[in-house]
Amino acid sequence: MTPFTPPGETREKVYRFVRRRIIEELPPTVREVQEAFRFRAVQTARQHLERLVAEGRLVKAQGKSRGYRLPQEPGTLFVPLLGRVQAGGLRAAIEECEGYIPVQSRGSEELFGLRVQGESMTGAGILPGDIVVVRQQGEAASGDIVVALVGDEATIKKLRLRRNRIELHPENPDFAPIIPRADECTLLGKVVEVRRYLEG
Amino acid sequence: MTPFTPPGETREKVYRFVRRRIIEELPPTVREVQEAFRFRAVQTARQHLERLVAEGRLVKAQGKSRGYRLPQEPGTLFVPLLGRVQAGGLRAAIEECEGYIPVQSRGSEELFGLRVQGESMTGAGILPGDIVVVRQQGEAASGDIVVALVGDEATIKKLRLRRNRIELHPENPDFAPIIPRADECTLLGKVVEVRRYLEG
DNA sequence: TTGCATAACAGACATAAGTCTGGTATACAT
DNA sequence: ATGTATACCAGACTTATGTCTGTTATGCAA
Repeated sequence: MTPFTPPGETREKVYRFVRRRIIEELPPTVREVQEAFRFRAVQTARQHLERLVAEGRLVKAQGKSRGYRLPQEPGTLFVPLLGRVQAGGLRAAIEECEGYIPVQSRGSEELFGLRVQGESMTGAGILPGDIVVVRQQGEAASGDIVVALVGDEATIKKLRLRRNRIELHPENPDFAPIIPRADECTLLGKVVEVRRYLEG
Repeated sequence: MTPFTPPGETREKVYRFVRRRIIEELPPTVREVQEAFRFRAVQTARQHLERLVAEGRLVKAQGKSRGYRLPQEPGTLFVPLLGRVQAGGLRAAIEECEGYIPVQSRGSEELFGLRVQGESMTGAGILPGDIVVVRQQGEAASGDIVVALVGDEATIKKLRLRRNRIELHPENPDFAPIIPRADECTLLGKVVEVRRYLEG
């Protein structure tokens, strides 16, 4: 009555099933695992799951529904994607973000995505429509590509530190550098990643 | 006893809470929403959630636990990041990939990441060291940016379809187009995303 | 053989979580 | 006032889901 299955074989399949489900949509319930493998007893599914937890391949939230998760999230963070940032500041823009994008990060950073407007940075391979991932920070080094709030709109430029002022340089000969007064310019952060979606 | 709240204000907060939970870990249960907002009745949370569903801002799986989802699944996938692809083909390269990167995708696609070498596509904003995300496909349209195996190394170029042959065009005046014979060129896929990491 | 492991099943119980009926309070329009 | 809308509460019912106890079968090693 009990068909013999090589030790660990089914468990491996269960692991893959659960892993896929967790990553792609939602952790399965015990009974969903049961059904997926046509076990006639819930306990069989539970046994495999608990074993996987014991082996450290899964972790679970005791008693909670769909409580099985992958051990340490592979350092993926979802950061808000902003359409534009205006004088109101970041806080408001993040509240009304367009959506979220996955980014690899250590998790302790404050990141956001920003859609690029204008051609002033094409020389650095940053085109209109691209998305830049920005780490929020109030200071940056000379040569960094930064996002700064100048006047009432955020802009992306290369930072140059001079004696007692800062300069924001485009990477496109058709545009002129911006040399703002200290009180009309706020550094929002540094660009740590550039993305371009060529479809959709 | 009933503190008055402006219409829609709480619902907006509930929406943000749920969205965040769905994206970052797990859809909340009705009671988790209740607790998060200190509602004294489950029904209050349910009311807001059902309203959000009616408005089309959420969708739900009737009766299932943690059944609330976002309308269009953001679906994150981890795809292998390849250092280079040589004549051996993709299969081998994927086996020996450098790591995995998170990509937003509907999940049914075969994707891989590839590190860019050379400056032949700088005009399209693709610089050396960038990572291109490639969807495996054996055909592509004229104008698409593609990855092709020409000779014994993969290359990234813009595809041009001519009468009875194909051409691979660089986006840099310093490089010349490649016009391969059909038997020495294999189309590996189409570039759907470009990424550049400016740190680490 | 015996003992012990894994794999699977049967049937229940306990709790988590979705759903429902009916109620109060505030605001706003007619 | 009357009606209607929203926001919220109380308490219950139902279903989904996690958990438990006990059982059978197979393979392996002492």
